[in-house]
Amino acid sequence: MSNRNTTWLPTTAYAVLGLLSPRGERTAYELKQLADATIAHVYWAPAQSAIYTELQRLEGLGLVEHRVEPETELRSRRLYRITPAGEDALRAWVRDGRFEAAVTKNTALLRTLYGHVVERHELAARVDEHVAWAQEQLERLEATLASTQEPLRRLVLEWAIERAHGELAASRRLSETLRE
Amino acid sequence: MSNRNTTWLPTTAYAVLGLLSPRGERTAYELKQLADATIAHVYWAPAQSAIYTELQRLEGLGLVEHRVEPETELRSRRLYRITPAGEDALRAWVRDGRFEAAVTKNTALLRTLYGHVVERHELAARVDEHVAWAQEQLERLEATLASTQEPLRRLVLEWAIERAHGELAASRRLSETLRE
DNA sequence: AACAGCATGTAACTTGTTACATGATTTA
DNA sequence: TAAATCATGTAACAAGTTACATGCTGTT
Repeated sequence: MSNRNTTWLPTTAYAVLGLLSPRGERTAYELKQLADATIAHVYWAPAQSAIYTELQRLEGLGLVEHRVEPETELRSRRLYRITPAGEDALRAWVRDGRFEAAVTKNTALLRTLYGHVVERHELAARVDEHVAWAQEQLERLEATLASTQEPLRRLVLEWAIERAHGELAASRRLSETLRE
Repeated sequence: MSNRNTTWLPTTAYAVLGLLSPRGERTAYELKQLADATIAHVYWAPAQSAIYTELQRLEGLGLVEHRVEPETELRSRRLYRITPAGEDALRAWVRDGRFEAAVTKNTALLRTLYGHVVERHELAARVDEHVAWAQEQLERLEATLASTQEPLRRLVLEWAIERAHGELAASRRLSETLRE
């Protein structure tokens, strides 16, 4: 809040801006799909409405722009694209943007932390639920990797897959321990 | 939003409630320290003001209560404790509370995703910054584990330590790959 | 003809943060 | 005696969600 100049934006703004950085035009709807497939694994999955809001802010700052296609009144869609100023802003953020501590929200572990209020097997069931979810995530990540060429994107996906394997193993072990 | 009955509360409310579940009295200030040492590693580190707000809500619902000590006007502090209703609510949440997908916010990886806008070594420097932070976290976790007796809490900390090791290794490898 | 997916957007609301304000107690 | 820590709390704001409203396009 101390930094009110135009160069400061919340991380979410850069997350959305970056989705537009591989040159090309995309609709807000497409950006939501893209976000779910990429940034959701390393940062957060913004709601559709959040993406609309973010695009408006970015456009107000001249970091993105859009054209309407087709020009006819009915059935028109907005195609967004990053501007040179937007590329500069993204570069500045990647290079010098402020560091943020990593955050992990895992309700299975939060429940385990407070698990003394229930029977062990009930707790284990909740952990299993997380395991099933993580397994699914892993499959989605592998499918995404298979269809990704861009080298940095692949590195990130590989990192996420490795982490997913580790978390899966640790969660399975936790579940077993709880059932002993 | 569809579920407006008294049994529904956001996860953060249960996170704070659970901090009071090992019987005993704690001030809001103490809860903040506790939160930073425990739930911060698996869920989120609420701001001090968030804890005050949460306690008020929980007290309004009869899930926690407090007494003021000492009774003198000057220098008084509020000692909170969980009520039987609070224990029931916590148990119900651990047992049946709705499942939430896990979220990880890692800006080093988000930067990597968009790293094509800078030189590889600049990106690697940002990853190193994350590595240093993760290393520090790991040390804090190990210190916390050493002073923790409660079995479930230990299981969670061990899980978090294992994950931290994995993430550290993956991040170091990423940094090296970026410098090749 | 029905349904899933594509597409845009607003309004009301909840959640959570930062900054501010205050003051006592303990330790160096 | 100065600084760090303990302790409480409010106000203004930012951020993000859910629910709602609308309608086209392509597939079955």
